[in-house]
Amino acid sequence: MLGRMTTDTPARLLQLLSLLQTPREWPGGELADRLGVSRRTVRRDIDRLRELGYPVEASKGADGGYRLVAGKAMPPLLLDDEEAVAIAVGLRAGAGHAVAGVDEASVRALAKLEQVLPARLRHRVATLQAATTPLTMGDGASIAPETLTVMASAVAGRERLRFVYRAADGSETRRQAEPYRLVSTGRRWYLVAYDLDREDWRTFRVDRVSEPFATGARFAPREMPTGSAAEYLRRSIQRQQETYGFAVAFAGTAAEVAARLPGWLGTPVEEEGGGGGWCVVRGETGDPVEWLAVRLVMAGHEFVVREPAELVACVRELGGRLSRAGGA
Amino acid sequence: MLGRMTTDTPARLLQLLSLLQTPREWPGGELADRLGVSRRTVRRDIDRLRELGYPVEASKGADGGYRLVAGKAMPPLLLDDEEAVAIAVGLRAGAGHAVAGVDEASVRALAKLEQVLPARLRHRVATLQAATTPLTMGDGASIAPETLTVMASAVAGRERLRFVYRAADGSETRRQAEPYRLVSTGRRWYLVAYDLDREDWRTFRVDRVSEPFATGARFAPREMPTGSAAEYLRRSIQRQQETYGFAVAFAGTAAEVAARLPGWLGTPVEEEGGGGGWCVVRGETGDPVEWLAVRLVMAGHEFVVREPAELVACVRELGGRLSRAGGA
DNA sequence: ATAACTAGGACGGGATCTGTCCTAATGCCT
DNA sequence: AGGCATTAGGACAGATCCCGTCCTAGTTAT
Repeated sequence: MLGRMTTDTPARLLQLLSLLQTPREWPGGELADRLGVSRRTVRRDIDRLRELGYPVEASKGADGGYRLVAGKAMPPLLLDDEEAVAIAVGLRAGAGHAVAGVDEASVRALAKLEQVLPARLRHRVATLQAATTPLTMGDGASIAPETLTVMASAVAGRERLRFVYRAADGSETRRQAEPYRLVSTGRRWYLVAYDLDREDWRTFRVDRVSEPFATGARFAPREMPTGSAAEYLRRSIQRQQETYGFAVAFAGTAAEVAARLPGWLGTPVEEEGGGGGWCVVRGETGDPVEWLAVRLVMAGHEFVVREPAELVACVRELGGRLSRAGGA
Repeated sequence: MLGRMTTDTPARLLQLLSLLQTPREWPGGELADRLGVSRRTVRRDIDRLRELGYPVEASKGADGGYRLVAGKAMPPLLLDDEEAVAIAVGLRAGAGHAVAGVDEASVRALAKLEQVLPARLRHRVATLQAATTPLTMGDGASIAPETLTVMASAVAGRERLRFVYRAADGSETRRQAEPYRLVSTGRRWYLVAYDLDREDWRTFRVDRVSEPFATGARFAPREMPTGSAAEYLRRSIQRQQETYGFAVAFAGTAAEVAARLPGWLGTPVEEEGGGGGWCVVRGETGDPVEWLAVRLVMAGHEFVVREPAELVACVRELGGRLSRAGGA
């Protein structure tokens, strides 16, 4: 009877969870060794994890073992340093141009992760981030991930926010606001907040915000003005959003083209009564036209832009530049 | 004295950790309420977390509170459903074309996450993944994230792997192998494994692998052949890798061009004694030339490709296609 | 100054945890 | 078919730990 070792139960459970998250099978004996407890205790711990809702699967028989499988709820993720860095970099890279719907959660996750990311890993993230900078947009309206995470934290923590806002005419003003929600539509981000100086609700374009920081001050949430908050958000943002429709004809059958086209762009439809082997893709987007043009040309099919005029102009310009680059 | 509530200590600690990961401050009283224990116990729990290495910071004074800050080690990440989905989607999007160094960890993290991702979230990930498919490569050498995660799990779990391999000439063969390591260089992924049929070590290009699955069978790791494993890997992959050098002249000063060019492409240098306002970028990459061409044209400066010939041809082709798309 | 919070010591009773037995059932390998 | 290693779980006793209830001290914003 050697008595209990120094490590206490909760720590051991966490360690066990960490071990089980490695994608392999762990025999009870090995776990007992690693955790420094008896085999019986390991069985009890595993029972406990199961009761907590983390489904541990066991294979019986010789070289059986335990392994954590998918269950009803997300168990706590136990990441090593490199994995944490990889996730941070991945999320930051995607923060600017993700899909509608994921991106808010993505920013929340990033904020959560960066809140607890050890200092020694931060510079690694920053370095890699710099190396992986994606192609900058035509209008340079890129958003620093830091800006988003600071804002997300402020929203979640109900803290007042100070920042500099650059209006459409280029003039900059200092603002102080109570951030209410961070939303993204297409590729644009908006902060809905109560502007304390203007004493009214405002919607800010995040790409025009700089130097945001959360003052420690907490605030009690206000009522949104016009009835439903969701409705207000929708209208408030729609007013600011600049989307445009486009129509492009591709050479090829609808099936051929669809196979090479990113799904979110739109679905190609065969042109009625048109000349054989052409189909048309119509859609709407808020992306810069350069971005769209690149997507279209990478599909590998001949195509003709029908609208808008801006896209036609952009396609011509890029085409000319590329042709000249080829020394034609 | 109401006695102890039903929840046991480890569960409570996990719940506490989860609450503290919300980016806000929690007063002790509120935590006590939520956890259903006395305030004193909350203090003790927080002490415990600190001893475990998770630094909980406390603000004293009125409306102070607790909050989890960055410490020495990564605490377990407690994600809600949406955050988990966002991370999965982000990592999968980045899996194909991440930066050297991060990507292996990135795949490990993805494998870890998908191992425990609740079933009801999986289809959401798949749906979003389909929507966010990036521009497909010219040569179609894209890799399904599933392939990578299956392989990563097999490597970590020392499980045998079966898959179909498409050789360079297009012929397909079934393989059975003991996966040793998954490495990525530039944008290419390689699986280093012991081929059980050929009875020798092989390096497989992952983009030529299909239908991989891990048979349950475990194997004992073999010795790598030529001395240092790292050395073998390096040479084995170098043999397969096809990189090429490129040289591109840009109109503009080095500073101007550098500002618009992704950093990993290379650093522009002013041409000696050349005509004013041109600079040259030289680099080496394994990317498909289409990808490179897009990066170059998005920089927004006039440019001329000097080498390689493939890039010149590609630039001409894309330029022609775009010009025709503009109806020129 | 007052209020509200964190920080932590002392104490006792009850719950809990652990190791050591034990038996049963399952699957793999020879 | 038989043997072996594994998971699964009951019973028990003793040491340990945990929790709530007191208490005091220190800090900060109002």
